[in-house]
Parts: sequence; structure tokens; C-alpha cells
Amino acid sequence: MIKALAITGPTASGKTALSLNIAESFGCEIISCDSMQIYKGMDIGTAKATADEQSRVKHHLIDIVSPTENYSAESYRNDALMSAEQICDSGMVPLFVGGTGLYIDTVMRPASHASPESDPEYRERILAEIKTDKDKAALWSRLYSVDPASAEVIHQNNVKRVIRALEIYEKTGVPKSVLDKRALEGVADISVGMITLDFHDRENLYRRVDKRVDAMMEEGLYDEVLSLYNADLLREKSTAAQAIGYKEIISAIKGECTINEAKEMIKLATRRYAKRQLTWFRHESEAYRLYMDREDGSVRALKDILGEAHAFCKQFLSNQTF
RNA sequence: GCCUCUGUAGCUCAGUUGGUAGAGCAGGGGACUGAAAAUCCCCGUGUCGUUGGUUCGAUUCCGACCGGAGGCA
Repeated sequence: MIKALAITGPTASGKTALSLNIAESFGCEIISCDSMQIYKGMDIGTAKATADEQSRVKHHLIDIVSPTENYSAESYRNDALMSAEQICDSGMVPLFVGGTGLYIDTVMRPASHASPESDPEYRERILAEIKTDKDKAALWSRLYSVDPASAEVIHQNNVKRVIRALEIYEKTGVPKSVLDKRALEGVADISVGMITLDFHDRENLYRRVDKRVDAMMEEGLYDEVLSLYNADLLREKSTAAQAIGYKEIISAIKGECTINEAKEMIKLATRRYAKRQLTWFRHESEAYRLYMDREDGSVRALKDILGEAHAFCKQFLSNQTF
């Protein structure tokens, strides 16, 4: 059983700074838990730890694939567990840091279940047929006839999920709902002590988001996207090209909007993303909630935040029973 | 100074032939098991600028006043 720490929370909440401090204090190596920082060359827009910061603490799962490649939650699970084992073998503590809720959850799940790999061609083929609401309803009915339990929990407009559930049934002959149930039976290989960052006053978070986007623009986000785009690394339907900060700048490059408009759209999209992340981490009931501001919304001293985080990590790492 | 248009949800605006109102965006809540920074679901009471008048009843008609835009002097 591997014991690991984790720091999660919405974008711009202060995960990186906290993680460096914790890593240096508790002898950790960091495993990034971020679906976009895996891509090479996407540095400014994904707010990767700087080269300097990465030299202070070893980081894993950053810059591991080209923006043109496909990656997935399950690839992440495999890579992350492998990294965690390596880190433990070298006598260090794995520290997961990032805001991709699905990714951190895959790590904490019981052993990988036998769902088939996703098939981009299958998706494309089905997606191409879906034009109207009627098509969506028909697709959903198709799922209902083979896997009613999944159909009932997936809205018919959520075409991506409907397709995935159908794909699983057609490749394995077993409904997704059955596979999911089986997956719950195992035992996780890893025990994670998770801190999730939160704010009493959401405006405090939104202000940090705005400031960060301004900073990214000053650091040269436009040029970063432009050179990736010119090198044909941000292709239309790829996951990387859908990243916040990248898709908006691509629009500006194509002349669909001004740079300033792109900047405002990035701020808006980032705020909405942060909100979704808050929703995700709220259901992380085991996690320790660490507030970055006081209850009245005023600023909280950094040393208080660090003190609270240290206390949690110390307690978790010394606890022998789970 | 006079004339015309305009003032409705945080923003942009519909609408009510007089029976107290609704969209988009923003915002809030939620879901999430191999695309996840993606994808999807749910949520709209606001002195209808103020104040008089007509009316059983006005946000809707009339007057005055106060904002805003334009035109003529």
C-alpha cells in the first residue's frame, strides 16, 4: 500500500506555491495531476511550475506527450501509479498536485477494470451522424435498449457519454453499468491524504484568476500559442487545442476576434472552469478543506495556511492505520 | 430653449390591444469511471426611472419631473 499526499483545488487557488513548500518540508516528489500540463510546449497557458521551481522539487507527468497525441484518464492512472511507486522506492513521498478531478480520482480507485480503450474512429463515425435532437434521442434509445441503467443516468444531450457507454457495450458485450459496478469491488493500491483548497468568498478566487490571465498575457501567451499553431501542433479537434487560453488565442490568430477580446474570454472561461472544479472537489468528502481566505473574506496570513497544511500532512503521514 | 426617441433582471433587450412580465449573456447549483481546461443537466419577483391623473385596476394611456441619445436653433 502506497501512502501519498495530494493538493487539489480550482485553478489559480495557489496549489503550486503550497506544493513546493510541502514537498520541501516532507521530502516529496510532485506528480502533476493536470490534463493539460502533460503537453509539451504548453507552458504559460497551463501555468506549469517554472524550470526554477522544477529544479527545487522533482516533478512527474509534465511534458510527457505532444499536443497532437491522445491521452486519457486511464493513461494517467497507469502513469501516475508507476511514478508513485518509483517515488516510494527512492524513499520519497508522492505528492499529487493539480486540478483535474477525474485524474486524481482514477488514482484513488480500486484496480483498473476491464473497460475497452476508447476508439476515436468509432466516436467520429457516430458523431458524424448526430445532427438534430431527434438523432440524439435515437442514439440514447439505442443505449437504453442494451444498457438501461447507464441510459438512465446519462442525459440524452450528453452525446459524448452516450457514445462512450455504447462503445463499451459494443466492444465487450457487457453494459458499462455492469463494468462500473464490478470496478467498485476491488481495493485501491494507494492511500491519499488530500488537501483541497477553497475560498469562503469566491470573489477572492475570481480576482486571482483575472490577475493570472493578465500575467499570462504579459509573459507571452500569444506567442506561445502562435508558435505551436504555426508548427501545426494545435489541430482542430485535439484535446490540447481545446485548452482554455489556447482555443481563445487561436480564434484571435485566425482573426475571429481581437487579442483583447480573447483575453476577456479566457478570463470568463477560466472562472467558469474554476466553478466546475469547486463543484467536483466539494464531493471529495474525505478531503481536508483548506481555506485560503478567512470567513469574512479577508486575507489570510500565509504562515497560518502553511501551518494548517503542515499539521494535516504530518498527521496523515504518521498515522499507521487507515 | 424647442422637438423627437428612450428609461423593464447585474448587462443587452423583448413584451403586456390596461388584469403587476420574459429571452440571451453574466451569475448560482449539480453530474462526471479510458475525450475531462472536455461534455451535459437544473435555477429568472424585478419599487417595469420618479410622481400625479384617468380607471374597478396602470409597468402598459395622459401630464409633469429626473436621467440618457439624437435633431433644430
